[in-house]
Amino acid sequence: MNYQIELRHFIYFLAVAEELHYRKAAEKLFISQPGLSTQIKQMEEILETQLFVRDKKKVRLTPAGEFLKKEVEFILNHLDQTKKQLKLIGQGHMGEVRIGFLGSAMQNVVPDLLVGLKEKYPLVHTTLEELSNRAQINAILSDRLDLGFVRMSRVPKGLEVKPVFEDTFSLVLPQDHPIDVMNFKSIDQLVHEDFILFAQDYSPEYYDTVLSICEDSGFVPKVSHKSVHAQTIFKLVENKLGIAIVPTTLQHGFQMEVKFIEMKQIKQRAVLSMVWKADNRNPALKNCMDLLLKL
Amino acid sequence: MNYQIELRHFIYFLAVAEELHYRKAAEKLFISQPGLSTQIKQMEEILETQLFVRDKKKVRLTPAGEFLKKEVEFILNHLDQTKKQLKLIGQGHMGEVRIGFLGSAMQNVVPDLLVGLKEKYPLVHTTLEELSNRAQINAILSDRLDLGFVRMSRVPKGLEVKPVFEDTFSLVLPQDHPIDVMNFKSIDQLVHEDFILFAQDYSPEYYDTVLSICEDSGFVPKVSHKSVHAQTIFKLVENKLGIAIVPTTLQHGFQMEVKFIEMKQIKQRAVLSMVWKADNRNPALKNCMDLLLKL
DNA sequence: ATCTTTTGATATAAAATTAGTATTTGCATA
DNA sequence: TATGCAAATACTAATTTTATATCAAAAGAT
Repeated sequence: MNYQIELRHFIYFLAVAEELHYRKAAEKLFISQPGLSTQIKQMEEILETQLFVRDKKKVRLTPAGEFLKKEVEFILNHLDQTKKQLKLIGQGHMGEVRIGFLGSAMQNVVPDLLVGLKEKYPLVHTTLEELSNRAQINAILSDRLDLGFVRMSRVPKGLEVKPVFEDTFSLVLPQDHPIDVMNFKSIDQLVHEDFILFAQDYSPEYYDTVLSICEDSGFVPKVSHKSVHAQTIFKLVENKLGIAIVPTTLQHGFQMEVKFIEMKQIKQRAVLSMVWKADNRNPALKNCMDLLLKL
Repeated sequence: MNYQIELRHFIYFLAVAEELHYRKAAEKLFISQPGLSTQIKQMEEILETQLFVRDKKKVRLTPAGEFLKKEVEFILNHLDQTKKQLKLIGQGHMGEVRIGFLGSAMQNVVPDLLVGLKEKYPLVHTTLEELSNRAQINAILSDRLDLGFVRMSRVPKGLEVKPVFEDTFSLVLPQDHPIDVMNFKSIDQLVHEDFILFAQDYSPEYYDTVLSICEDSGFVPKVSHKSVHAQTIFKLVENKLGIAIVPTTLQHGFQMEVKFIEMKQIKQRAVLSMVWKADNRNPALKNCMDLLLKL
């Protein structure tokens, strides 16, 4: 009496609307003709609207039937599309990965990841946001970010962390500074220089590491400026307001009148790590991380 | 084993997705909880995609589930609409157009449209709803409205917008205010008055425009009250709590002890636009718009 | 820690619904 | 009038959904 319309009705209806012939439509659907008849009749009762006119050996659509045919085609089409997309999302081949990163990760790791993702999973969307270490951790904890690239080794409970790139440190000096690659021996040649570093609260571990580099040479650096942008730091060095110590890969990607001296001999390394939430359920993230570990 | 998805699955799924609680969802659906469990499980098997995560007493949607929820909402909504229209067509009506409007559109454009529709398409049914700009946009995006009358020029992707009426602005003053049509020169005669405006989030563009009118005369108005009803604004003016600037056509249709001074000389205009979804499938909407463009 | 309550899952039985077979009705036409 | 074809109807069989009873796991209370 009081049934509901189901997708089955639509599929049957569409077959009849296309064939305009019950027996042929039934054959196409691999069901019996009487079964089809009753289903269409039931459908008309549920919708309280006549869909077909059967007179004089001919089956035709009513105006309402014509309208419904167009709608049903649209709905079934849309549904098909949805089912396909749904499966892709479930397998992580489609969807969105929200990535945060430190500016200094933009030189190699992050671009490589993005290129690899685009190639292997062209339907996975990425959003990028440059954030401090702390801001990334907070965003991941509160599910506003799926993956972060940070310079820190200890992270809050519930998060996981894994190093993805290790970099040496380089001295950054003005172009005409007396020290160069040839005569540089040890960092204590620069005891009396002003140092320009990334701000402590932007990347605490970086800051501590640089301090420990100096400490190993027996001095405490005089830090005159701090910034959160590599661009700014290089600009200050260029204008002889001090010297800097930064991860070596930062020497690419900036056009500046400064020289880099890589300090391979010191033991400290600038470690870039990826961080994510242990219980993140985004299937696209898993693929993303698998890819990263192969790079 | 090899079943088909049916609409029933969608309805059940939506209930669980909304409640995130099987028992409550089952109650809402008037079925038993075990029945619901098995149906959802079957659905996940058919779609070969996990839709919910059930861990530690909590039911949550997977990303695929989130996606499906949005799609299902759209599909069921669309279906509902289709069923209604189908019935109207079956009864010899041509369909239904659901119209939203700002209160200030009720003075000319909307009534004209309705009269014209009744005359030319007597079988087209209309429903009317007074809503804010934002509420109209949301309703159109989610297919709860076919056509909106708003005061905004930029709309989200997927919507189309077209100006239908341009109106000058008028000052609204208490009946016994010293300024009148004869001695009014420029709005800066009213620098020291309190202004009563439509609320910013009811119609952001109106608000900005009024501010720009004042700015052109070199002052920032002191806004003492905000309202979403013209009625309220006029009442406040009548009681000398301030003055207002509104689209000129609002002077008709209200019985108030206030006077209007039309400011023809200022360049700003209150533009009323119609908005609709680019891919709206309602056949009656097309007729409706054709008519509008002739008014 | 133990007991109670709450939540979702499973097994099995029952109810409801769909689909099939046999048959009838209606209409055109030879 | 007889024949052929298409759709509808009656009835039965098969399938599928839903409910009852019950369980296991986890959270909360005492």
